[in-house]
Amino acid sequence: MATAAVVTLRHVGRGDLARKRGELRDVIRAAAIVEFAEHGLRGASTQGIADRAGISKTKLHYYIASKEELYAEVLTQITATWADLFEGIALDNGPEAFLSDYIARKVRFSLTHPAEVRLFTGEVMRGAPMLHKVWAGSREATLRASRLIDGWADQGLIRRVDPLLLQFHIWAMTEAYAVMAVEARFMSGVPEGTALNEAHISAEVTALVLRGLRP
Amino acid sequence: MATAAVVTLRHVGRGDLARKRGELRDVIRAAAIVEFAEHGLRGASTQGIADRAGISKTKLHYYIASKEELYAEVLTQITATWADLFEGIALDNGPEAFLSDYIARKVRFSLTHPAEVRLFTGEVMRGAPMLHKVWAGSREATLRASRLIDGWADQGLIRRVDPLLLQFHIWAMTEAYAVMAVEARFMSGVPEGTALNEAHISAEVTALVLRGLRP
Amino acid sequence: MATAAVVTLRHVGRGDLARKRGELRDVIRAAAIVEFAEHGLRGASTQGIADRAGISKTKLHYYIASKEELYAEVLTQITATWADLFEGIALDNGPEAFLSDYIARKVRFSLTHPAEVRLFTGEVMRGAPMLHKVWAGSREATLRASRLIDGWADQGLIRRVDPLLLQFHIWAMTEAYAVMAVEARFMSGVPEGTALNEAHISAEVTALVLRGLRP
Amino acid sequence: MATAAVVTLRHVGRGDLARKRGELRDVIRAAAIVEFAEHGLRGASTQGIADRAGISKTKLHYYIASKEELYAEVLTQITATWADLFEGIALDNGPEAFLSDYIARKVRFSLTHPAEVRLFTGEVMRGAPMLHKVWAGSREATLRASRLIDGWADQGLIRRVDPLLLQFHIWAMTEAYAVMAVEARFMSGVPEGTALNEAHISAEVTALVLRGLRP
DNA sequence: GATGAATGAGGGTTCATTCAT
DNA sequence: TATGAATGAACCCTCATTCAT
Repeated sequence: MATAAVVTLRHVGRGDLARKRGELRDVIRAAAIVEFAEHGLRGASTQGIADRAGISKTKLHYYIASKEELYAEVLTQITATWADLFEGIALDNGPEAFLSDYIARKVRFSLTHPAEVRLFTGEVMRGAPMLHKVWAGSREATLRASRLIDGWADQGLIRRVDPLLLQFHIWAMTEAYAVMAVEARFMSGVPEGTALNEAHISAEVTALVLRGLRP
Repeated sequence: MATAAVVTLRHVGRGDLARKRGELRDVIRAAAIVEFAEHGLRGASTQGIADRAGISKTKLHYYIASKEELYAEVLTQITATWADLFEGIALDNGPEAFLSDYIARKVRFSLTHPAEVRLFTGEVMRGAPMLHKVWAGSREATLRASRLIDGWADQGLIRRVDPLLLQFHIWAMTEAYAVMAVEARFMSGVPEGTALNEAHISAEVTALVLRGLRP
Repeated sequence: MATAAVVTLRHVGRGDLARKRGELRDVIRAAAIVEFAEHGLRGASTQGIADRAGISKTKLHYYIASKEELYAEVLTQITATWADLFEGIALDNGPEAFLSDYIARKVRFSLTHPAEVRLFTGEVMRGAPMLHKVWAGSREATLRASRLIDGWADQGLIRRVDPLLLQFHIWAMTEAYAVMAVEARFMSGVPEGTALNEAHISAEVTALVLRGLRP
Repeated sequence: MATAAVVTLRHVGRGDLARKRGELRDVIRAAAIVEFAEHGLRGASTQGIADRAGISKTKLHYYIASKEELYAEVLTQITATWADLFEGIALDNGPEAFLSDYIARKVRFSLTHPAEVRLFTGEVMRGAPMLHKVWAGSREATLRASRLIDGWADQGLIRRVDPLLLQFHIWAMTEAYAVMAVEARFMSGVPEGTALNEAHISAEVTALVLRGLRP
């Protein structure tokens, strides 16, 4: 159904073997993300991953320990990328600056890395059996953000809201453009090859949130 | 077929055969929804469905034609239930009445039928291979809603927004309480057996949306 | 592939139950012959037989003891019909009269009862595991015919031949018009609905045999 | 592919891998021919084929794509072998030379490759669902042979006959020694291990045909 | 390091038959 | 007599993984 995009190495050059090996693992990871995103852990097949990576199934199994281990690895990687996403974001210029930036980054990530977002969403839908290990740190960050939001309310910069639910809502809206991309495209008539309008989406979400938070 | 929400076997009693057969199909459908929601079409196993339904795999296959057909059936059923959800909602009392009601219904459905919502979300994530047949009608309704929203803006009842994106955002936020229920529970410390606070969630989402739409 | 011709009772009338039951068995036998002829004992399905008989699989199994037993029954029946075929044939008017008649009867039977002939041929191809019980009598008749043929040679009416092989050859040629009917039709351009030309076939086979036997 | 008659594994020895693989496919093909000949496409089981080949069912499925594909392959192979059978036969030494040779070759093939002949016959009995693709060329050859026979009649070398039916009759008689081998053995008292008398059979068929064609 | 061959477990599904009414 | 429901065995085939070179 979906065209199996073969992920190829840009070019290998005269690099040393170790690096070559590392790059092949990158290719495999990229292929795995797409396959896992589309079919989940159980529905994904190592054959499918191998095909997308452009290698044989035997070769794939030479590079990975097992399907589960590969899944865990890409999941961890996605979680790390997720955290990196907010590197350097300004926390102390008030809610407007922060939320505009935060939402824009999330929307951009959803539009540029839909498979990662879908894979993550799928894992959570399944009950997040592998994520509980990773979530400890994530929870920290979430609570920190909650305190930030409460602080804004204390200062009268925004109205008082449930800070946790606010975060859920922002996540939901922005991630929807990865999770529900097909539906969004279908309903809005944007064909499959064409990108969704990132600026427009960011603006609409930001407006809804910022105005929705006015005291 | 359209109205029947998914039910678990209430009681078999001294029922007549026809009803018994119908009820077993209901049990199977309920089991299938959970299995499909957790693993997708490809990852779901008929053995898993049979186990959840408490019957043998052979018996399951006596009641269904194939895994695909069962999947299509529950998907169609969910779509129909979805549409029925908004039966009798008041369209002409202005945005506040409508949106409050609409959001409340969506939140309630997500909290009471999380598996259905997850199954639907999974299907869309996978590219909606089976949904395109059903979406024609759904698109109609979406466009109708868009005109309603635009009308409110014309009357100055709300500010001008992209009506399609507004709908996506409401869907995203409300469905998140099914899709991301585990994450929500984990982050907010609500244990797995306990229900999420429906009234609170409805109020928060409604407030964000209504205030976010103020002219 | 082949159109499953449903074998229906001519009409049941106000007959007593026993007769009705007997007639249903006839219908089943007829259906079984077609199914067994097309797929052999192992490849035939009771569902296929039931479909061809126009009854449910359960009902079929109510009337038969097992697939094997039904197979044995129709096989026995065919063998009996086979023997009846030569009732009243004149043995003492010389080879020409006898062989003309014999060949004509065999050709006619092949053209009017191809399924029976195919079923029999299939059984023999398989090694005739069920036929050995029936063949004792058949062998008697074959040996009797051999003596008849040898007698003609003794009288100088025909040249001396291996009488057993002569019988094989006649069987092979005449039965081919049932066994290989599709090939015959294809090669000669006769479409599937149209009957093969019985008189022509009989004449050609008879001529070959009678002339081939001239002293 | 065309010339290779079915072989049983002669000896594996210290052979290279490619040849080993090729030989295993040969073993599988030989096993498949026997199983298909005995039970037809539907009645044949991959377990049965695997057993006859002396390998596990899983291993069998590693070497074949599907039961259907294997059936098609052996059928094609048989058809090709069939055609090769008449390589180098002399067409221009008159009917006697040609037919003697032709019949002898057919009889020999039936006696040495009975399973192949039975498989082919079974396919035709079942309506030849897979053969129609291959028969186009076969028909050509048949028509060519018909013209040859007509030519002999034109020259007065044989009497005028239906050339197509003559071919059917020769096929029928010669192939009968594969199709009906069990019956032939039973009736003539030749036990199962012993070979039928090829020279005698060839002579009897040839005599019947040549004399039967005398002007 | 790399790869064709192999495999035990399990996948979905059909089968002839029996059960229960 | 008749029939829906049920079932254990078997069906063809794929799976993730390991073996052997």
